[in-house]
Amino acid sequence: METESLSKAYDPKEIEGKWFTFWMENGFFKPCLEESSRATFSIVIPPPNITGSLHIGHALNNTLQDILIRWKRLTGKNTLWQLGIDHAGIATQNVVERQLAAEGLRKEDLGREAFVHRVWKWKAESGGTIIEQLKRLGSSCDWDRERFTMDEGLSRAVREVFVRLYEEGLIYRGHYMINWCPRCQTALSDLEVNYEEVQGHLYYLKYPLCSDKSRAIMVATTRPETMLGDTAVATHPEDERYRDLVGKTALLPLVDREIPIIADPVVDEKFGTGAVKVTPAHDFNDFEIGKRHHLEQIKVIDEQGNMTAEAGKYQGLDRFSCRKKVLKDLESLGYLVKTEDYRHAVGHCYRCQTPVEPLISKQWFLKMKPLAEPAIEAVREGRVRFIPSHWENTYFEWMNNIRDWCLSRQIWWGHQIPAWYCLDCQEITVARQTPAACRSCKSKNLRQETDVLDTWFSSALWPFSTLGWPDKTREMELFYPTSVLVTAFDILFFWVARMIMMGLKFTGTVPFHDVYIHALIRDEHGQKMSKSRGNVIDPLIMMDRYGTDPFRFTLTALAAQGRDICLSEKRIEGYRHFCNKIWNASRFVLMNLADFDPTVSIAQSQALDLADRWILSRANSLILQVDQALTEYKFNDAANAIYQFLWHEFCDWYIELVKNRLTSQANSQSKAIAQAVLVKVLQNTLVLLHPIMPFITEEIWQKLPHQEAPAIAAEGTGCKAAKPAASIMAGPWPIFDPSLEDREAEEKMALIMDVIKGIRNSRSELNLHPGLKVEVLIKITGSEQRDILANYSSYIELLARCQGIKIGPDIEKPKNSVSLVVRDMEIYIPLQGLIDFEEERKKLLREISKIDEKLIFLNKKLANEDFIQKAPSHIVDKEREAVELLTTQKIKLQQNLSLISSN
RNA sequence: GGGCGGGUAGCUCAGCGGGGGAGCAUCGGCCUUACAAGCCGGGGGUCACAGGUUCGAAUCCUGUUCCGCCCA
Repeated sequence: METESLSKAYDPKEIEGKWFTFWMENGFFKPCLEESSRATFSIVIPPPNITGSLHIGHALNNTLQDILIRWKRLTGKNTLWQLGIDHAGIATQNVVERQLAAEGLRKEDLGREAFVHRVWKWKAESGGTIIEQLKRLGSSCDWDRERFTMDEGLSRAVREVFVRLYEEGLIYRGHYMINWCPRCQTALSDLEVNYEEVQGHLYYLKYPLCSDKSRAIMVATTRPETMLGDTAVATHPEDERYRDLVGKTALLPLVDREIPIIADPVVDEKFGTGAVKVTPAHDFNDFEIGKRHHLEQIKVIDEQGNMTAEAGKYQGLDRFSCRKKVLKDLESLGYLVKTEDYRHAVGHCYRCQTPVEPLISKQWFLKMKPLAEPAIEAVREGRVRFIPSHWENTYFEWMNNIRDWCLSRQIWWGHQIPAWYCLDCQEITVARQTPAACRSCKSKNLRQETDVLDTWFSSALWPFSTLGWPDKTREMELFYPTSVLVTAFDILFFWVARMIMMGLKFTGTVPFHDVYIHALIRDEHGQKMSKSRGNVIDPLIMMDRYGTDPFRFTLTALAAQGRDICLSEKRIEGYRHFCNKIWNASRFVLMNLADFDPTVSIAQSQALDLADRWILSRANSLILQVDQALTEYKFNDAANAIYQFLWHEFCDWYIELVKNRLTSQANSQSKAIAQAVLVKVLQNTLVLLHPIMPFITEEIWQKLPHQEAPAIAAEGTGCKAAKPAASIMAGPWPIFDPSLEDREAEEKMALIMDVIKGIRNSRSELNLHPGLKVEVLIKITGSEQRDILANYSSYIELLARCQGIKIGPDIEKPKNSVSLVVRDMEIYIPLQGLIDFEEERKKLLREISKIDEKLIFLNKKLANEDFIQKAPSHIVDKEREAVELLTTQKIKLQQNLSLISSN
């Protein structure tokens, strides 16, 4: 049989790219819509922003999804990985606005229509960067199904949902306090505000009483400029200090407004002086207090963050200059009593980091409670499962305290709210299609709401809108609900919770069964990666430098549940070495297949050598390990199991053990079997590894001889094709077979390996040159073990570098030999003139004392009546056996010691 | 203020009731014909601290402490 060869060294550049094209051209990534019988598996991608480029978080997120989808595809599932991108309202608008600014323009100069047109143009040109980068990563999504949150279908879904929610009364419009970003010029939802600790000040102001100017009430505040809009001072109803003042009025300094002193239970007596100023138009708590006490709302800060006419002489100042001016004036008039340093959390816009301003504004809201309840139930009942499960707590916590969602944004890029105001009767018409006339007065004098929806509104519909909803599509039928959502915890509320709510509301079912929440990636010292810190690891650079496969493997091996990942470039380099190891092992296998006969059967073959049986058993058990690990989303376990097997079992032991058989002319059957086992084990392991490292496994697989026709292959449809292209992607995925477990072979090999390791250890301690072949005598009484070692003495000769092994119960220790104890055997290595007996004596004493320590511990344990009675019997037995073995070993070591002493 | 997660080898982390493992780093020996991006071997840990439960605790419980994150 013709065999192929591999180039001398692993070079990822040569093999990546070409296979991706091959997979694409052959339609391997596509689902099959015609077939109904096959089980399905589907994932919707967390849509990356059009403004984004691939960062390390995307790389991890998509690697894990790709592992799952490739794995399920290999096991024969009809798979769909739905691709798409998000229009990212504010972020995208900011990008294009910055471009305009560079041309000296503002978006108002263009007007809404031209501006939106320009954003679309920008999207067409550079909006898809990240999508191309995902290909580089090897992502096996169906690339022909890319969706966009603003495309026609998804926009239709958005309108449908908006209209239904409005008709049910869940969407409403009203004047409430919202978070406002003075830079982005839009309302934000609660979630879009990041609270950051800042070092600020607590200012103590005194407001004189109207009834008695000699008395005053003192309040503490972090935002003195808002005092211009104060309409009350509040204290706690139980607070003795202020009880007599409640009901009186104070005179607001600088403004000379008479404001009431009231009592409200939300006031914290321990904060500041226990009396707080109340600014109902600029603080969430104060807004609530204001409503309870029917206080006037005086807006002193406008949408630009500047002071309004209500601020009197401060009008036109921005909020921060105004603070300075107000403080100066208060101080000069004696109203500023003291200033303390104070750390407190200030809300910032999550898009531009500008401090947000709480403002009262007319906005569209979605009532969340009725949507949240079934979504809480779904998780409680396990219809949606979080992995790791502790995220459920966070989810419940937020869902139980959910507040209404401010949906409207005062920007231009996004889904314009499908509401029309009648300019004649002021009535609102909400409709799926642009209405011809007002629903109330039939006037044609309509104007559409200019606000757009929060980007996350369309994202919330993603799992079903991408599959064609509200139409009843084949995709919905086959692939909805999706199987799993893979995401990071930072968008648990933004996205995951909202998808569950919307999915339940509009499709009657959960949008996904599992939510796998992976870690955030930090740098090697646990610091968050950020451009300003300069510790960003760029996935594209890593892929260039080390290859995509090592990079993916690194992320996978580090993806332990419930932990952040600290990534260092060193790790990637290390796994690059692993790829090289696989490469060279495969090269070795291919080099030795010159006369390979693919018809040789290794199933149940009596001709199998112990090493063959052992590696086949180990390879079989690896299948189980990988299956289990992936089923439980323990990606790191899967990666490490394969690493361990390939490197430390297949390469370190099996390949070394078959070298003789491959080069020897004597036994052609043994050689043929070794070849067959090498091919079989390598091939199966490559398939197991394929989901994690798709490129190198395909490259090697293609060169290996294989007869098995691909079970599932695809030509344009993902269905079984008439003439399937051969690819590792088509499987089959190896199946764990309990009957292939060969305990006996594993135990025998373990014995042999212990002997080899023991001899190697002694050799190393004696500094013997690896080329030097030593004589070995093994004293062993058990006849079964004796037979094993005798039958496989060639293994020991080969791997422990010795020749002329003598095995028997009556072996005597030769003079001038070192001795070692392995299990219950004694091994002697005669070494005329090479032994330092003093060293040897010390070594034996060291080992005896180690054993003594263990014996003392174990005997104490066994002397304990409680232990004997209460511990499970197999544990007691285990400890007794250990004592027995240790005692035997100790006696042997002592004997050897006395022999040395007599030397 | 409330909640969650974590403190295990020099570093990064597995393990989560039956006397502690991996990768990297380190040290010693090897260019053994797949691989020096390699091979063989070694050293290295009161498993944050203090109590408790248990025959037995890195592992379960309580408290303390430090770090990180989320919510208010």
